[in-house]
Amino acid sequence: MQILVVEDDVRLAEALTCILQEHHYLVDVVNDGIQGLTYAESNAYDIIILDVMLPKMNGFDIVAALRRQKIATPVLFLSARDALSDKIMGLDSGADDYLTKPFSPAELLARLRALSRRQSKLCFERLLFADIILELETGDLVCGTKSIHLSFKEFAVLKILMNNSRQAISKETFLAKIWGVESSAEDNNVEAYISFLRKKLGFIGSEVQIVTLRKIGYRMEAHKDA
Amino acid sequence: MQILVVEDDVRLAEALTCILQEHHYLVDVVNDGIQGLTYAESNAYDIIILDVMLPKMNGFDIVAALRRQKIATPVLFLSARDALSDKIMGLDSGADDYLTKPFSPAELLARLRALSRRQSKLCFERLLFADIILELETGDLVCGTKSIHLSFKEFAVLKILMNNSRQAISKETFLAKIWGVESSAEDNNVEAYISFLRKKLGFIGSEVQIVTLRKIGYRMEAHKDA
DNA sequence: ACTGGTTTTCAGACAACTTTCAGCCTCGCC
DNA sequence: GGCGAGGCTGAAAGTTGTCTGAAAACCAGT
Repeated sequence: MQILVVEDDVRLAEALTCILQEHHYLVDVVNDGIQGLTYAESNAYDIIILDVMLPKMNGFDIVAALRRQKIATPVLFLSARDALSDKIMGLDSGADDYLTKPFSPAELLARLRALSRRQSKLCFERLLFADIILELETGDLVCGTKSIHLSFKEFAVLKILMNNSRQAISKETFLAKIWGVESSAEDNNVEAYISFLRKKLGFIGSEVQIVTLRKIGYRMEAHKDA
Repeated sequence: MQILVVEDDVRLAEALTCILQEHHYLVDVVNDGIQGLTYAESNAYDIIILDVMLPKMNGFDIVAALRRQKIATPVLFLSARDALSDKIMGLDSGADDYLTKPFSPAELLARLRALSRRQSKLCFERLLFADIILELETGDLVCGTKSIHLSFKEFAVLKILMNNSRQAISKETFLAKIWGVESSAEDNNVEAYISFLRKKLGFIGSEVQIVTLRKIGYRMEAHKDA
């Protein structure tokens, strides 16, 4: 679970990092708004924790910019300002939650859990799409009576596809979410895994297809007929 | 936007209904936990506002029961209890937000907007003109039941036409916006793509025509007749 | 060090897209 | 009607993006 923290108060940023890492989140921290936006635009994070008052670019504008680019990463605002109008502006700018400083770590963690739960569609043990089942525990891909094991990366790719089954996902998104922002992996890595997955989908006889949208990305579709 | 309110304090329930209706939500109110669960199980609501302390069945148990049935309707808890442990328990039982009484109607409304926004993130963007739809996400051109994929450049040309459907667009404008100012592309490139587009518009049986304005440019028009 | 599964890398084949060109058509003007 | 500039379009050639098999590199467990 990748979290981006954008917070200019270095003391607080460190404390947050510490708390989050203790709870097994992977944390990236940046200290100003422009960097925050740049990192967030990689679309590699599951949640963004955003201070409202930031150097260079404020939190509201960051969220607005992300949403304009259709990056839907859940955002939790942190703010010293308790004023009602700030809360409302924060939530209406596209954030998902708003917590005022000082806050209790326990509440922050609970709210993060609530946000991440919503992402994973509340089905902890398996994902469904058309005639296939992805077992999240074992990493097995099942269709009817047939089933086949997926490697870790295959699993990660298919999970992203199934969690966003109506949308096109770009190679850059896969790279950011699976290989990491800093990685040197190239488009062909994603292509290779798409190819592996198509072969396995064929092997278990599923009607599901991963369609290519040239220069855009990939999307899952169910093709009923043979 | 359908909201279910489960609240045993009749005075508060009425006030809530009133506020929500003023903001054009459709509201159903019930006064105890069992009824709340029954109504929620219909899966007909976009959001559920749930008091924690309820007769017959408490809020935590209602959410847990819903989630067990894979009903993912967002839940906002209302509670008189400000205690941290209650908030955490509420959020971890599967709720999406937690507000303590007394609360400000404005904040409640903002939090409802945040919850409902997240639901409808599937609103793909599209451009409309006469009987055609241009899917911005996938680059598909749709008319009635027929649809056809556009290449990147075809898409770019049509998008400019549809964004300025009343004006004439010059070839120079297309060249500058699509091929770039420095490019060596010539007028014939634009002509070629206009030709491709006309063929595809014909193929999907649209009434839309791209008309030529000699020495000026192109413009879209809808010609009702066959 | 060996093994088996996983991941990365590479190159050739392939398909889709783009450009180019030539011949034809159309319009407005003389 | 004849002419020329501007516009259209089919076909071919050129370019780019994607797919996939095979090999190499990697890695954990034995």
